[in-house]
Amino acid sequence: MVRSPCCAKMGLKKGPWTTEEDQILVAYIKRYGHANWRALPKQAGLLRCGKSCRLRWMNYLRPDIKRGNFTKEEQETIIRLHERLGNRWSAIAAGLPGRTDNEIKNVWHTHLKKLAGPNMASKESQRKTPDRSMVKKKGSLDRGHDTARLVSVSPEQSYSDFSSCATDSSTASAAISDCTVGVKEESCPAEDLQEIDERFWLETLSMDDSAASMDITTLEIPPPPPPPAVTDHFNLLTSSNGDDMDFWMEVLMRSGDLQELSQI
DNA sequence: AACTCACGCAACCGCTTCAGG
DNA sequence: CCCTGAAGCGGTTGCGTGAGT
Repeated sequence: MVRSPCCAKMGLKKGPWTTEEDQILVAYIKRYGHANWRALPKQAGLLRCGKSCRLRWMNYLRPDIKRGNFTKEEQETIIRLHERLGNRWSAIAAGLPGRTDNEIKNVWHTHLKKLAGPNMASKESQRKTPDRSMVKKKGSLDRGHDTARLVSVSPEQSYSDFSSCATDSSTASAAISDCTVGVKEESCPAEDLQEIDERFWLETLSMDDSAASMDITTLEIPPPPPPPAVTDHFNLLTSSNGDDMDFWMEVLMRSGDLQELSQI
């Protein structure tokens, strides 16, 4: 790749993640959540940019990610959704709990594109990514990730419950309305499309019942904690034991807080 | 055994959107 | 209203690995 780095900051590590880095990232998010991706790597003592951390978490480390081969049902779902939504991978991922947009994108390009048939090639080029300017005008709920933003995430929730808010039902339905606008079937009124799409969703996708019945408006979500300060790291170190202590000692050393602490 | 090639996955980059100042 | 920073998305690419020769 001859592109310039996304983060101008030099010294940041790139390339494949090590097990050690994974552990640090997981442990940090488990404890503090991921309210601020930009600040996260520094606070966790990782030599990565926030973007990289987010990607690693979203695509690989999230606890609810389903691993292994795609089932026939999943593949059929992807094909159906792609036919309807085009290359809107995050919207498609919303219909496949436990699967990431990146994974779906890869599977599509390597397997499903062929299975989907020769017509898909032309369809794909027609739809490709719908004009985002059309999507934009519909308001803040248009896009899946916008819905995700509505849910402020507490540490525990971010780890176990909401870490995959892009795959919950609320996001899924938001993604549908998004798609109805984004795909924009010639001159169909948006209201009609929405109705059709919701029915389509209920009929064609086997959604998890609990997820489907979840109402995010009733959830009590405490505000995310403030980022840990140097002293917080130290407190965690002193109040931890065993492996935890090793972990926080390492975090302190990596983030340079140890030297800073010695001056306090 | 050595080499080549194709495939699949993980990660990166640029762009877009949105929220807040 | 404009500007800026942060987050998220989709396209693209690099690299590891296994199959074939």
